[in-house]
Amino acid sequence: MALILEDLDLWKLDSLVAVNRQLRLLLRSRIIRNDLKPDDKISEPGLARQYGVSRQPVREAFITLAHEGLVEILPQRGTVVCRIDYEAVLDCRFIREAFEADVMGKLTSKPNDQLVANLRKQIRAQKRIGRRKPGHFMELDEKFHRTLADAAGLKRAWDFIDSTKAQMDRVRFLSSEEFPITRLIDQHTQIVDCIEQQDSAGAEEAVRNHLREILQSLPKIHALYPDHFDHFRDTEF
Amino acid sequence: MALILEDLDLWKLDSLVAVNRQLRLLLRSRIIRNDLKPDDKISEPGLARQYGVSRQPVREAFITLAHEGLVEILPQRGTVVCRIDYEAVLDCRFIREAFEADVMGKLTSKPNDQLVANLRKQIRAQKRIGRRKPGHFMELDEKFHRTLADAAGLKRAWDFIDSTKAQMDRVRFLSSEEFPITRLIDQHTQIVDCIEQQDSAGAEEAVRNHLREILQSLPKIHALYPDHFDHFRDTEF
DNA sequence: CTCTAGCTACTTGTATGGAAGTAGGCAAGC
DNA sequence: GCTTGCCTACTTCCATACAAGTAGCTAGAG
Repeated sequence: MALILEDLDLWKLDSLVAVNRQLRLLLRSRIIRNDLKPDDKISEPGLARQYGVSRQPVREAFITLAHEGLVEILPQRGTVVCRIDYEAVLDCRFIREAFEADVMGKLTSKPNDQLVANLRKQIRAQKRIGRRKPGHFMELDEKFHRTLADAAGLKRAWDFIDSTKAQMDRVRFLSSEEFPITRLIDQHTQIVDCIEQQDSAGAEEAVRNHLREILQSLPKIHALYPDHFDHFRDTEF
Repeated sequence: MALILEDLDLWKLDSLVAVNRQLRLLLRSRIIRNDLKPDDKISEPGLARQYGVSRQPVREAFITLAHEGLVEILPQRGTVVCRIDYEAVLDCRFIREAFEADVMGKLTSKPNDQLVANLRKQIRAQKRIGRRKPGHFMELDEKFHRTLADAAGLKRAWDFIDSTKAQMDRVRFLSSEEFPITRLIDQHTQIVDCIEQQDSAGAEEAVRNHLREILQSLPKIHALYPDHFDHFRDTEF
């Protein structure tokens, strides 16, 4: 997620920072937050007028977003916001599960009291804030998992995972109201317990179960927003 | 790897395809194949003149390459070819190991004679061609692993993995002469054997061992080409 | 009414000019 | 000798103009 801007309406361009970069972050946030919806047509001159800049930076933002699979550029025809790639979401989740399972193996190989304390503190914050603002839980969850990767000395690895998560983040935003927050927090607790006890197998199973939650909500979201997805593949496990 | 162009010198621009895209692939190949070396300065007008196009497409290619971590754009200062990110290589390898280990779990859950036959055929080709042209073994190896992911129904997942492999591919190109090809092929055989026998644990261990080979060669490559790398982190496992 | 040809209004792709900023050389002043 | 200030040559960044291709509408022919 890294950078999902908030208060999109209030956002104004800062002349000190490259417009190119600002537009890239802004448009990505608008797509993930479902402000720009699938199949919406967006054009370089259109957005250029809207933000009072030239076509050039807008175009460069489009190219980057196309590379991330968020928009599709059809030469001489236009640019549209991509539908959520159902298969990509599943595959991305698969990679995450495999990765984080192995992360558990590294974290349980030696004790790390400081990490455990940090994680428990985060969980308390999740319980406190998660109830009131479900939208903010997503950020806290993100931070929790990033902390795990960092502690394993895999900071760069998480950046890679992060860059492929755009599609999954769109789903998570759509389903932010549906989050079984209480259960997710319990799973976080379970993970930390296993880490503390250096229970490798337990931690791995816990994190796998945790990351399979989205498999429960994904079909529901698909049913609620069928037009937001492209294909539907019913075989996974 | 997807698209690493060959015969870079013979490459001429095709007016039918977007110059933007052609330059992106061309420059990426030149970097991975060590034609453009780390710390080389490249500039928009320079390459524009070299290829007889305007600065615009060159610039767009730069932006994409920067996003892949192959070049670094320093505003108003210039653009340089990045050194190989040692930590990124290690982390990328870690993700690959985790991913492919889980792929083994899926592949051994049910028999797949067709897949096994396909893989054995590929291994025969590896033995045949690998000896003569070590450079080509890289492509065959790539194909082998892609086949595994495809068979597990994780085509998109491999695309993600692939997009993060640029740094690792640079290492592999530098070390293509050093490849212990015979051992790698033996490991391929071992993997296929385990898949055929639906030996989940065995397949997982085999593929993990296989993907840890680069940990052996990486320090050697670093010693041979110290200027090609940036940082050196000596703690991994 | 149906179909087709052409025109118009869009789109993205490329080229080019200028704005802003940086690095380095070089000379004047201390 | 050392520092300071300017000046030049470079870079990336943004704006604008033009080229080329596409979709859709409209008018005319059958």
